[in-house]
Order: sequence, then C-alpha cells, then structure tokens
Amino acid sequence: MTASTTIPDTPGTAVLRRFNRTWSQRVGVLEDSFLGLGLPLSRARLLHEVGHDPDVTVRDLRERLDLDSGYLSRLLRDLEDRKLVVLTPDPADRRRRRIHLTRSGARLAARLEDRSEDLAQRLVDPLTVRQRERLLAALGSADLLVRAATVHLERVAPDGPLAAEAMASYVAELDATFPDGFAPGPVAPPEVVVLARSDGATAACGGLQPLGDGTAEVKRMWVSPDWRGAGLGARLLRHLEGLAREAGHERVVLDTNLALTDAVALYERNGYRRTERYNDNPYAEAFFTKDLTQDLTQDLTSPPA
Amino acid sequence: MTASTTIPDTPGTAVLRRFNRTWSQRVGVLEDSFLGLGLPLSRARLLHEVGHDPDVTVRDLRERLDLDSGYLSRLLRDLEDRKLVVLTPDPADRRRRRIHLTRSGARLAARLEDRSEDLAQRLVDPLTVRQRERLLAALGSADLLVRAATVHLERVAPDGPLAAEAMASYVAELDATFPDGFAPGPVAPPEVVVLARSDGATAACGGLQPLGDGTAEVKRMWVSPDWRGAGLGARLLRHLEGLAREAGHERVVLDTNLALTDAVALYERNGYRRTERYNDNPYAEAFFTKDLTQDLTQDLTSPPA
DNA sequence: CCATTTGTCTGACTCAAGTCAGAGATCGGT
DNA sequence: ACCGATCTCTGACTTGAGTCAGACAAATGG
Repeated sequence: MTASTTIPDTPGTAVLRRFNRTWSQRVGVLEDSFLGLGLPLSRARLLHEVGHDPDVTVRDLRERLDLDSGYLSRLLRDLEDRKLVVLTPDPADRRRRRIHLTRSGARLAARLEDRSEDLAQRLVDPLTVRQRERLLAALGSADLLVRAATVHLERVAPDGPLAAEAMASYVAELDATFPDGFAPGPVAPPEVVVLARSDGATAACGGLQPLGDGTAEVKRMWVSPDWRGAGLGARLLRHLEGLAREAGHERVVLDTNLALTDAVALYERNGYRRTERYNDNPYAEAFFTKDLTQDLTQDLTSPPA
Repeated sequence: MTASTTIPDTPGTAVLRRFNRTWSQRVGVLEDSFLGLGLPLSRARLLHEVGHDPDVTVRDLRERLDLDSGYLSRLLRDLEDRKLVVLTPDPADRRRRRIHLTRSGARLAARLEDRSEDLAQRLVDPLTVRQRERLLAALGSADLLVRAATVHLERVAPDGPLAAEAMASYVAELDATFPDGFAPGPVAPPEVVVLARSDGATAACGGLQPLGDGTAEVKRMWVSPDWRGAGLGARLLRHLEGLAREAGHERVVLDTNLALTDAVALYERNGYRRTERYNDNPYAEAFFTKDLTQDLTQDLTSPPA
C-alpha cells in the first residue's frame, strides 16, 4: 500500500518473489495434498487429469501434460496395475488407446479432489468473511493478470486449423452482437494471422493484410470473453503494428462497427485517429488510421531504461 | 468480478485452486530458476540460505530447513567439494561447524539471486504499468492474508525467552507511542501468554491474567507492525476469550490507553463495553469488559454450517 | 501396395532427494 | 574422571521422476 506516483527502485518484483515464497511454503501443500493416498504425486496428477475428462487418449495426455511418451506409458501401466484405469484401443484409430477410470479409480479421484478442496478450505478458514473476500478477489485478479502475462503471441498459418477456429469465434461473436447478425461473404484470410495462445486455447486473434502503397490493414481483432480486461487487445495490436513496421509499411488502417465500443476505445487509446471510408465493407461504420513512421507511442510494455 | 452479495455455492476455494494451478504452472519456474547454473535445486537453495546469513552453523541450518542431519552433511560436503563454501569448526563449541561462502560461492549465490530476479521481471514485463500495479497490489494483499491465515497461535511459557521477547516488543512500541514514554515497573508476566507465530517470528502476542471472582484480564495485546490489518488482533482476542471461557471465567476485562486508537476500535468491534476503572495502572485511560457467558459473538472465522 | 509417419510400449539408464542406523568426536554436569 | 547428551559425519538404502534409444503395429499419402 505504498504510494506509487514514482516507480520504486525495486520494481515490485520483490513483492512478487516474496509472494512466491509465501505461497509455495504454505500452499504448496495443496499440490502435495494429492499425496498420502498411496499414490505418488505424478500418478495422482495423472489420475486427476483422466478424471477430468473421461475417454482421453494417451496422445492427448502426452500433449497436455508434456510428458515423455515412454514415461507416460509406464505411468498409465502403473495405474492400470492398481486397477484404477482401463485402457482400450480407440476403434477409430487402433494405434491410439483410450483411458477410462474404473469404479475404484473414480472413487480415488474423488477423494483426491476432496482432499485438495479440504486443504483449500482449511487455508481460508481462519479468515473472516471480509478477509476471505479480499483474498479471493486478489487471487482472482492476480490469476487473470498472470495468465495474461504468460500468453504467447504466435504467428500461425492463415489457412491452418488454428486460424480457422479463431476466425470462427470472431464471426460467431459479431453475429451475436450485431442486431442483424454478421454474414460476411467467403473472404480470403488475411496474409498474417497472429494468435494469443494460452494452455492450448486461443485467447485472442488478429490479422494483417497489406493493401499496397505502404499501408497495411488490421483485421479480425478479437479477444475471447474469458480474457477481456487483461490488456490482450492492446498487446496484440502493438504486436501487429510491429510486424507491419518490420514489413516496411508506413501506416495501418482498420475499420470497425460502432457497436463494438470496447474495440473503438482500444483503437483510440492506442493512437488511432478517425479517417474516411476506404472500403465498401457494409458492416464498417468507422475507419481508423495510425502512422507508423513517427514513433510517438512510447512502449508501455517495458519501463524506461 | 462477480457480484458477491450472496455466498456462492463453491466457496471461493475454486478461485483459490485455480490460482494455485496457474501460479505453479507459470511461476513455479521461479523456483526452478535456481536450476541451470550447474547446481541441483536442493544445493542451490542451501547456498542461497547460507548466503543470507554468513557464519551459520550446520545445526542452525538443519533446524531452519528441517533436513536430516546426514543429508545436510552430504549436501554441505558437495558444496565444499565445489569450492563454494568452507566449513570451519566453531571455536566456542568444537562439535559445531560454521559455514562461510567462498568468493566463488558468493558469486554464484549472487547469480542465483539475479536469475530469480530476472524471471520475476520477465513475468511482469509484458504487462502495462497499470496492470503491473494491479498485479503487485493483488499479490501484496494476498501475501499478507495467506500469511495471516497460516499463522499459528500457540501458548508459550510465560517466563520463557519467546514470551520475554514479545513483551519487549510490546513495551518498546508503547514507549515509542506515548508522548512521555512507557516505563512499567517490573511486573510478573501474565499467567497465560499466547503468541501468533509465523516463520519462527512473532507476529502478535497477548496474555491472560485471572483476577479472581470469575474475571480474567486480557493483557499485552500487541500486533507486530508488519502484520497490522490482517485481522490477527481479532483472532488472538477471540482465542484468549476462548481460553478464559475454558478456564471457567465469566467475563474478561482489560485496560488501555486512548492513544491506541486501533486497539480501542478492536475492542469495540469485538463486543467490549466501557466500564469503570478497576486498577491503578497510570497508563490506563479506558477500561473495557465483555461477558463470556452469553455467546453473542457469532464465530466469524467459519461460515455458518 | 509400399514407404513414411504416427502412436504406443519396453528396456536400460540417470539424477535428485531423501531416510535410517550407527560411528566418533566433543561437551556439560556431577 | 566419567556418563549421557549433542553434533556431525559415513555407509547403505529407497523412491520418485524423468530421459533416450529403439521396437512394433496401425494409419496415411502417393
């Protein structure tokens, strides 16, 4: 609660590191709570994961948990020997194997869950209702911010499945937002597609289309509802501007519908100014442009050196 | 950011557990950051600990980190072989051995520190200044609350060193607060002394002295400045009331100085009412009492069952 | 239908992190 | 000077977690 009109010498990371220490000392137990029911941690985590979505394939797990295939195979075998799971070949692709919990596996998974819930409860217990609310609010916003901070921006193939999926989300959202729906004709995807990805899910997307004459158009800016308010839009926008600048463009333009108030605010906040219509997109009501040659935007992502 | 006028079914622990997941996935790396400089984690941690206070004895470390003596011995030997520390017998007690960092040990410890700082910096980096402030504020308050929630209240020997130390802090604070200082005569410690301890440090203290006639006096309530605002005072007070009730007392009384506005507020918030002077303590300006027989105070520490 | 890729599994390791049972010095009290 | 406690160290184990190099079977693309 120190006043923070000036940037302190120790740039907050002290707080972060202290918190990390506190958390891992006192709450690290939450993880270890999976322990003590006869299963080592790795196996318990695996069981938990299987419990969370039945019928996963070995492959899915391997990808999700980033485990060595041999190791995973052995872990699964161990769970199988303990009669906690059964592996059956996937009829659709007989190389794959599907994993189901047995009855006792489900029971154990539930007990692990309870145990972890118990521990969480016990942590929160000594606090007053008021404090509990403060704690949970703090953790909630820290969660969002940490996740936002660790999102990866990656350029993907514009015609790949990831890009297609993101485009579909974008279209679906506009369709739900506009009073008369949104039904664009079949359009080619933009030349550049960037996704913000987190945990294998797409948190935001945006595209870039060269229009010639030193101009690139920003297209399909979209932030998943789960991620609003985490600054992903601004980050993605800056990233796209950077790419445009690298590609030698002198300005970016974009169009938008005025119903998208958040988007309009985002553009205005980031140095975009209204300009005249430059296309015949029937859904577009407002047109923006930003000069990339004069680097007025100070980089907000890193402190002044 | 959901409205929280009603208590949700899933009592926040979901938020907590989700946060735990996020944190350990993304930031757990902070711990592992000690890795990769050629030292395994346990040794790196040990080095870090030694760096933080030079001239520790093996015994101290064993106690502080709760390690098996054989294991610790081996770890230290490993550090010694790597020429990172030197062990010398303690002249005062030649069974003990003191540990010092060598020059290269200190260098490595500093690099470990930097590395962890770097990682923290990198986490925070993609955020805007605004978001960073939000994150650090959230972590700061979560830190305090988590630490508060995991404080242990323990009764200690009134004449032991821990009690003495706490009393000294109490006296020192009052001495600094009162315009004319605070110099009580040599008084016997209260019959019951309870400390709130965290990480081997005392966060708060309080005492209980039977006055006869069904009455117990609450004495020496003190919360360390680091811990103000975490609700420790209320918790300790309730704990003392419980002890008094168990011991068969019907009411508690206490005196205080009006300069201690926080304390006065605490007592009023917790059902204490003003009463007339019952002793001749020259520093006391206000006297409070609370009836223990009617259990009006609902227990705020746990939700209604 | 054949070569290549993909998905799973086995065997043979490594490494970190402990635990447990003493051995041997050293100290403190009597 | 002796006894029991204290401190440190050694040896002999265990367990968990994970890596790496293939082997083998099923799918997939030309």
